[in-house]
Amino acid sequence: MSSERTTIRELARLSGVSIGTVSRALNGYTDVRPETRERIVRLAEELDYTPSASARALVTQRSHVVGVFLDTGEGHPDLQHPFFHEVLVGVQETAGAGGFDLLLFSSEQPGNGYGRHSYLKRCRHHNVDGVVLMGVDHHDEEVRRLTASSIPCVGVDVELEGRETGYVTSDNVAGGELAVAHLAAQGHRRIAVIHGPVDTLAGLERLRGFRQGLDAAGLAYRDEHVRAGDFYVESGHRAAAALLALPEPPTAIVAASDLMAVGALRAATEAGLVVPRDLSVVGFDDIMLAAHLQPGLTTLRQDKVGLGTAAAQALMHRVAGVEAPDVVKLPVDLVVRGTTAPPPAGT
Amino acid sequence: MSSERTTIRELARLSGVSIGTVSRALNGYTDVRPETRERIVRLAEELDYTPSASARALVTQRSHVVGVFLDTGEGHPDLQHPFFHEVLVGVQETAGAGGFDLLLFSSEQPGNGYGRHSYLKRCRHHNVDGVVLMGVDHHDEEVRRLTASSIPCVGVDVELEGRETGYVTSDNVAGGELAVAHLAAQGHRRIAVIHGPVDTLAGLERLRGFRQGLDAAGLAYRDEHVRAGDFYVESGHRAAAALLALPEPPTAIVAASDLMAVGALRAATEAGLVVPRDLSVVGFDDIMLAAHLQPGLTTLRQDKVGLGTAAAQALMHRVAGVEAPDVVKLPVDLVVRGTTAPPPAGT
DNA sequence: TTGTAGGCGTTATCAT
DNA sequence: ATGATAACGCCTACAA
Repeated sequence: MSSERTTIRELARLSGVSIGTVSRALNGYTDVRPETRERIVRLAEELDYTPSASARALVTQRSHVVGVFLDTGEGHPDLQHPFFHEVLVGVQETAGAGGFDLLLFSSEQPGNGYGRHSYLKRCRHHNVDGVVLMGVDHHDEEVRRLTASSIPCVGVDVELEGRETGYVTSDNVAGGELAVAHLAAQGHRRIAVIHGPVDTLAGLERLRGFRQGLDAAGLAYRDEHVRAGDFYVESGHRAAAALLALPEPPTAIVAASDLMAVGALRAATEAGLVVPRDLSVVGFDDIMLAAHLQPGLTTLRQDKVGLGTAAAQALMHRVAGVEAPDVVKLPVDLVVRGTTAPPPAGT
Repeated sequence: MSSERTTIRELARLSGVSIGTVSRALNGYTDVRPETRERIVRLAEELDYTPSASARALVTQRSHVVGVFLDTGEGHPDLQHPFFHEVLVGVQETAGAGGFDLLLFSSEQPGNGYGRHSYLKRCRHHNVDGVVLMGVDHHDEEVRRLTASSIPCVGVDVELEGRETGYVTSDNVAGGELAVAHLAAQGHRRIAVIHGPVDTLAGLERLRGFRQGLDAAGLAYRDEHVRAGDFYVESGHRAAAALLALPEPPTAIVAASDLMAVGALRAATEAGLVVPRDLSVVGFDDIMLAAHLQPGLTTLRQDKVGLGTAAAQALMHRVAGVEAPDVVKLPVDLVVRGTTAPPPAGT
């Protein structure tokens, strides 16, 4: 019964005016007689008319769509990390409120024929008004080509720069410092570090924060107490296991992500240690998991939704041609739960 | 330096042939001289040409885009539930492999002017080739209008029906039975149930499964041992607290979601009970969290990525005009971890 | 094998 | 206040 799709042409025919008038009436132009507009609007409603985004984008050169690239590193299927999900929620909400829908680019098969990772091409293809990038490698040649273009871009936790490009991130350095300071304040002196990939903004900055924290507490930076991970559980487990097997094991571990902290927790249990009695652990992120662990994970909370919101906002500003900051840095909060306590006596 | 955007027209001009020829050459038509095609293709590459999706969609009437609606219930911001994220990963991968990108519709501000929840309108607007629906209410009038249209739809855990519509879900009934059976096998006789919303497919079916499991084990269905939740943590906590305050509290609780199980776990701790010694708990979903709890949560694993994959596949079949099953039901697996054990002696 | 031309649904610029 | 008409970028008969 419902006709398959009402076009503006039909609306024009049915209401006895020209296509141009219908367009103006519907788009709120002032130079159309009230009665005429009234009639047209009503008809449009009756017929459940919706303008075609494609047609409009074609002539307007704006799609009202924001592209999202979400790469989370080798071996970790896209979208898999909970952190990104929460950020996505923020992006989604804010962009949505601004009238933009999200186009989630799959990093797999191009399908339509562009090369494997041609960010720019894909953006151009869909004519997105702007792009949010998460987890991508900012050294990637393809990424540079995108940011070098005139398409507004905003990175989340990735240090992008370019013509119309900026990024948002948490205050990772402060977070790292805070983590160590908290432990030091409890009396820990052998604090080990499991940091993230150093070719990553978050990985690098948190590591820097850890070091500064150590410095500030007057603690030495011992190489054997510093291990690298990849933000995911297994790497944290491996690193912690190695740490705990040391002749002089740490009494506390700071990890650059909650997931790695979870791995460390397991390593501790396997080593027969009780947290926080024998070992303290601090994570980073405050993913949902953290609050529900037993004991709850002490961690540095990032405002994940806030990051998404900020990203979307910055992007929308750029899209609108409004000045936007090149970098937005959100504060992090120390959330003390159950995995931290003073070290065992005699250490 | 890089010209702002190459169009097919420019390609034609530069290669000295007509627009039509360029189009055919690029789209792999056979009736174009090899050398000509060669020349055009090379030029296109050099200039980094990308066809405009809008223009193509306009003439082709196919967008190669799949719409995704993700509503997760009142008070729970979109996208918030981990279950949906994982499903989304599956959809994303599979659709991507098939050459479709995902358009994530924000359920907030329409922005462009369609009403608050006009699914159909928004789909038409963007000309999506198909739609995946998660967490929507299948009684919703707007949903019905969408599924009644000729746009292919697939629901995930929502019982949709319509012209070109189907849905995928887990074998929730079997899962519910399994949960109870596992507990009964361990000797539990007072098994309480925290079920999800009964206006929800998963909520209803799991409840049914629980009942059948009780039946099969020869256990009575005691009203005071059955509570409703909304799949999220807090509701599970409330329900469990009430359950444990009963004069004759259960020795085991089956929850219709892991999140509710987590809430139940907290309630148990608060009641001074030790899991699984004093109380056994079984969840449903096997979200990432489950494996990392202490003790690990016994639960029914849904193949979340598989659901997404199946949804995308069914959708793509429908889009291609190929026959697709109206309902796909994936098996669930009991994953026994640490929250279940025989009941305390003397119960 | 290739060119021509019509049309997809809108917006936008002119006239009128 | 409204009506033509030209784009927008591409695909696809139909002609040549």
